[in-house]
Amino acid sequence: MADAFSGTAPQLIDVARRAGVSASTASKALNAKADVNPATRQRVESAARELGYVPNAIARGLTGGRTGTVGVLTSDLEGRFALPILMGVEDALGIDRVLTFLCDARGDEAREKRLVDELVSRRVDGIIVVGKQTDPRPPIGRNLPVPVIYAYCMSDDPADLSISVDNAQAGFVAAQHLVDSGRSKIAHISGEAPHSASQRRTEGVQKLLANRGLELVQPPMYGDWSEGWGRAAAAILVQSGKEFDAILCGSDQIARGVLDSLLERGIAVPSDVAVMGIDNWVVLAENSRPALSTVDLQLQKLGRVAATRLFEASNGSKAAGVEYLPGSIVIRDSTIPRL
Amino acid sequence: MADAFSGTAPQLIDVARRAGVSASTASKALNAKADVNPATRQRVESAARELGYVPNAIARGLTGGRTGTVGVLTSDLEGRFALPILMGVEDALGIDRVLTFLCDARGDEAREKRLVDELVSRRVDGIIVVGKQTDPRPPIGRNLPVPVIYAYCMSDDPADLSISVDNAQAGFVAAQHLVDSGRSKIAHISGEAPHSASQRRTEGVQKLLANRGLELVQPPMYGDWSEGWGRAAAAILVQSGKEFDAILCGSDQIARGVLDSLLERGIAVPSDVAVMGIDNWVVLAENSRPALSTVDLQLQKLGRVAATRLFEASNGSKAAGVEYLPGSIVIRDSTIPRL
DNA sequence: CTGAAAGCGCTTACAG
DNA sequence: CTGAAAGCGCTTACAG
Repeated sequence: MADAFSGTAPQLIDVARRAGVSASTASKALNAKADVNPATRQRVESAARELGYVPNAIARGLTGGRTGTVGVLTSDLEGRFALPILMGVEDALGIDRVLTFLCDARGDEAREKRLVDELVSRRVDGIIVVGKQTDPRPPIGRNLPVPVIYAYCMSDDPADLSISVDNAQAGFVAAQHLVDSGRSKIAHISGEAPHSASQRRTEGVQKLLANRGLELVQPPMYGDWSEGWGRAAAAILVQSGKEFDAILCGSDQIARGVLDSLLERGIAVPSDVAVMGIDNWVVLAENSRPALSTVDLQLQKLGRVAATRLFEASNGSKAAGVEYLPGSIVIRDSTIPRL
Repeated sequence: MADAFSGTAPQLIDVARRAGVSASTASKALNAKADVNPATRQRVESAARELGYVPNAIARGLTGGRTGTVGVLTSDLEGRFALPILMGVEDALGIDRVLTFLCDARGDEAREKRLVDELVSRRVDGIIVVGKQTDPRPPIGRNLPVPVIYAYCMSDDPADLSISVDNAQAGFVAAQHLVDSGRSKIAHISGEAPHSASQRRTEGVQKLLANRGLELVQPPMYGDWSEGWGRAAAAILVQSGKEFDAILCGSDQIARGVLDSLLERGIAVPSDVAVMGIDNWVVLAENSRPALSTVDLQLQKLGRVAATRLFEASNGSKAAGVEYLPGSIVIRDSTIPRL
C-alpha cells in the first residue's frame, strides 16, 4: 500500500479522474449505492485503493446524513462500571465504523451541560449517558436534536430509554447459588442503604429465600461499598454469635473485606462459611483467597445493547422505559472448592 | 435559557439576521476576530445567546482549520494506566473545548490501523497513543497528516515525541524512602523481567543503595505483576532464611500479595518489615493492611503533558525524543506507622 | 469596520 | 447507468 499522506491527501475528485468518471459517480460507487455499473464500480474502487483514498468524514457529515460519531457522557470514568460499558459500546459501534467521543462530566452539572453542547455542536448521531449508580437521574436535556440512551443509570423521564442492570435478579441468583450448594443460614452484608443497587439486590435475595422457605439469619447490614466495611461487618457478625454458613455480599469489594476478616479469625471458606460477591470485578475476585464466586453484571453486554438501541432510535424507534439485563453466576472457590 | 432545539437548530445566518449584519460579520464577531466594531460584536453575541445558537462544528471543521477533536488510541483500556492518562488529556483539552475520540485497538494491529484511518478520515487535530507498557513500540504510521504523541509507551522512531514515566527515578525514590526511614536490609520483588518497567525500576533502586553504600540482600526476584506472585515470592523469601527489614515491590499488586503473605506468617508490617509498592493504585493501596506506601506515577499529569505537547506540535513544534515524568512518594502505614 | 463571493469535500436530487 | 449542479453551514481572503 502506497503511503497515502505524503503531500496532500487524495480527494474524491482524484479518484474520479483516475477512474475516468465524475465525482458523483465515484461517490455512488464508493458508497455501495444502487444504479452503478459493476464495471464502473470496480474501476472506482481500484482507483481509490491505488490512491490510498480515505474519505473526509467531516465533509460527508456536513451533507446532512450521519456523522458516524456518538457521544458517551459519563460521570464515573474512575469507577469500574464505565469502562466495560464503554468497551461494549465500542464493540457494537465499531461494526458500522462509528467512533466514540468520550466525555467525563466528573459529576459536575455545569460541565455536563457544556459537554452536551459540544457533542451537539459536532452533530453526533446520538448520546449514551453512563451513570455511576443504578438510581434514576434527571435527563441531560429536553428536546435534544439527537437520540439519547441511558446506560446503567436510568433517566427519571419515562419518555427516555434506559438500559440497566437487573439488581433484583442478581441478588436472586446469588442466593439461589448459595442455597443450591447446600447453605441455609445466610447473612447479607451490602453497601449504601439508599442506593437502589443495595435495595433491589436485597429484595432479590429475600425473594429467593422466601421461595425456598428460608430467611436471612439477621437483618441485612448496610454500610458502604468498601473492603473496610466488609471487614468491619464480618467482625460484627462473628462477634454477634449468630450462626451462619454463608455470607452474601452486595459487592466484590465488600466480599473481599469479608474474606480477609474471616481468614484472620480462622474461619474456613468455603468449608465453614461460603462467601459470594456481586460485580465480578476480576482483578479483585481472582486474587481473593479463596477466589471469589460472584455475579457478573454483564456490563460489556449492557454497552452493546445500549449502542444497538441508540442505532434503532436514530432509525426512528420510539422505545422508552427501562430495559433490565440479567447477571450471571461466576463460580470460583469461595462457595465450592475446586476439585 | 430558551430551548435551543425545538424545531430546527438556529444557524449562523439566523443570528446574523437578528443582529442585522451579514453572516461574515457574525462569524467574525463570534470568533473574537479583530476588526469588528465592539457594538456590533455585542449585538451579535446577544442574538446568539437569545437564539441559543450552537455553532456547527462539522461545518467549521470543513473550512480547513481545526476540527477541535483529538484521537486517543489505546491498547489497554482494561488496564489501569490508560484511564488516568485519559483524564489528564481531557483536563488539558477541555480548556480549548476540544473533544476526544477514544479508540481501543485491543492489542490488534489491524484494528489499530483501521482506527488510525478512521481518525484521519475525521480530520482530528492530533493523535495520542497510550500504550500498556513503557517499552518502545513501532510508530502507528509514517507521514501521517496529523501530529502524534506517545504517552506512557514510547515510539521506537527517534523522530517521534513520547512522554513516559521515569521508572528509574520511581525505584530510586522508593528505595530512598525506605533507607531514610531506617531500613538497610532491603529485598526487591518485581514483575516481568523483560519489561523495561522492571529493569529501570531495579536500576533506580540499586543506584540509590549504592549511593548509600548498601546493596540488596539478595538478587531481585522477577515474576509477573500479580498478587499471586507477590504472595509466592514473599513465601520464598521468608523460607530462604535471609534477613531483611524491607521489601520493595515493583507494583502495588505485588505489594499487596506480599503484605497478605507476611500477615499470614505473623510478620508485622511495618515494625518487623517495611513494604513499599509502585503505582499508587488507590483502591488497592488504601485497602491493604496496613495501607500501602507507594510511588505515584503521576499518570494524570502525564496525560496533561501529552495533550499540551500535542497542541504545541500542531503549532509547529518539532520536539522529538522521550520526555520522562518523575513519580512522587505517597506515604501510608506500611513503611511508617501512623501516630 | 462590513459584506459579497468563493470555497472547504463531499452527497443528493434531478435531468439526461 | 452517468454527470452537472446545487447545497450542507461555516470561514476567509478580498473589495469596498
